[in-house]
Parts: sequence; structure tokens; C-alpha cells
Amino acid sequence: MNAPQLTRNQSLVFDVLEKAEGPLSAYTILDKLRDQGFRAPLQVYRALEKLLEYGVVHRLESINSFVACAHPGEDCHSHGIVAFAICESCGQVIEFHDHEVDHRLMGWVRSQKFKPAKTTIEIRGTCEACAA
Amino acid sequence: MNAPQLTRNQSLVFDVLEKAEGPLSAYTILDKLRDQGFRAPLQVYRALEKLLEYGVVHRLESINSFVACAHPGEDCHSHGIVAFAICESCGQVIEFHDHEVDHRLMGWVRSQKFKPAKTTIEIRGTCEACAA
DNA sequence: ATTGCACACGTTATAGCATAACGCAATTGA
DNA sequence: TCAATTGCGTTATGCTATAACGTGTGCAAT
Repeated sequence: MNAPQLTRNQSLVFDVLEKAEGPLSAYTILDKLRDQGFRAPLQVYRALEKLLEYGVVHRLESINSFVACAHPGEDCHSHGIVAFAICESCGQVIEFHDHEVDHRLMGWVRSQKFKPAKTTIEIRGTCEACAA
Repeated sequence: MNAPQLTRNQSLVFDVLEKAEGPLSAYTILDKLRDQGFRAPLQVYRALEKLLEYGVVHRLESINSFVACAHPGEDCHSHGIVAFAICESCGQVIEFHDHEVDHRLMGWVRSQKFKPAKTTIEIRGTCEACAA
């Protein structure tokens, strides 16, 4: 799905994520948007739901946070499975697409007659800069 | 790390997970152990922390739940990265180990000079039995 | 033996993440 | 016009996880 014109709330949330250095939790986003009139978590979650649907934002399951897609203008859903390296020290996220990993995992699920819907690959650790 | 003798609380939590058909949340475990004297979430979380450390239980990040390792008696940490297929309908979990996927992902993180600590691979979808 | 340490445990409180349920307004298309 | 859809705002609630405190027990070093 490609992103249609974003609504005001969706734009605000997306802008916050784009300008952020790393992933943000929904409540952090909420705090950053209080001046813009945001009052409740649902305003953030509803916007995020759409942004995820449009493929312009990713959810990082292992840290309950959200990050803008590293490929501006594209729909990340078209890249196949996305893997993330998440630095537990500075929070920086590196995005990665690998067809071989896709192929391998999808081959396995098919052999199990399992029908995949959403795949998560997240590697937590320490980035080069933070590896003292 | 190999599992030493489990404490009472650790045994109780592990037993609940082993007897369960699928993954359980910490609070579900708590409810199942009220009769055994459990009163507070921390009792469950502390036991889980150890069981994860011993490699006899896995945490499923994408559904905030925990599941007993499919390889009784072994330490799953020694199998390399573990991937899970999680049925969103019946909750069943299939565990999977693939060295090629490991190799590919670890090759990538090394190329990024990223030092991996913990890797999560979770595929949510529908299992064979539930695929109507 | 006693001191000090490590560890498991219990309890209360609180923090952090996410959604249910209601109602309203604007838009669109039959 | 009417119905359906979508976004929005609000209140309330539920679920997930940890902080901070204190207790007891076992064990090793002195």
C-alpha cells in the first residue's frame, strides 16, 4: 500500500519520528506533541496504525518503539522482510533487507504449511560508535 | 549456561509453561499459580528471568509472552539463533534453527561493526490446522 | 563462631504500554 | 437525502514490567 495524503495527526507523528535520531515510544511521541494539541495516547496510536499500514513507519517489537522507515518515499513493504540492528546504548537503528534470509525463512514456513503474515527480525546489541 | 537445580518458584513457573499448549503472558502464569501462593507479578518475572538465562524458556517479544523451549534438557542458547512461527489463531508456536540464516544475519552485523547481543526472529501468521 | 556476601523471596507501589467504548464531525457515494 | 466510512477527541480501563524496600537462608572466609 502506498501512502495517501496524510492527515494532520498522521503528519505530526510522522514528522516527530523522522526528526528523531532513533526509535521513540508512543508516549514519548505524545509528549513531543502536547504543544500541538495532543492529549491522549490514542491520538498517537491511531496515527501510528495508519503509518505502519502505509509502510512509512516500523514498529520495533522488542523495545516497544517506532521508527521512521529508512527509505523515504518508498513503501518498505515492497522490500520484503526487514531486519533491524538496534543499539541498546545510543538507540540508533540500522535497517537491512536480505533476500536470502527472506527466502530461507519463507521456505521453512512453507514446509510447515504455515502462512506468514508479519515477520520480525531484530538484533539488539552495540553499534560501532558505542562499542567502547 | 546450563540449568542448575531450579528453585520452587522457578519450577512452578516452568511447569506451567511446559504444560501449556502455547505461550503464556506473565500475568496468565501468575493467575495459574495463585493457588500455589503466588501473589505478585515479580514472583513470576523473577523466575522467568532465570529460566530465560538458563535457556529453558523463550520470550516472544512480539506477543509479550513466554514459552518453554522445544528441546527439553538442552540449552537452546547453544543452537544459535532461534526463529519462531507463532499462530495468531491458536497460539501454537513452532521453533526453528537455521544456520544459514544465522550466518547471513551475523555476516551483516559484522559488516556494520555491530556487536549483537540478542536476536529475535518471530513470524506471526496462521498454522496449518488453523488455515481454514 | 561470627561476619559478610550472594541469592531467592515477599510486598507495596509505581511506571510504561496499549486499547475499549462512547460520541461527534466531515466526506463520499448511492 | 441517507447510509457508510473515516478521522478525531475524551474518558476510562486493562495489560506489561520494574523500582525499592525488607526478610530469611546458606555458605565461605577469617
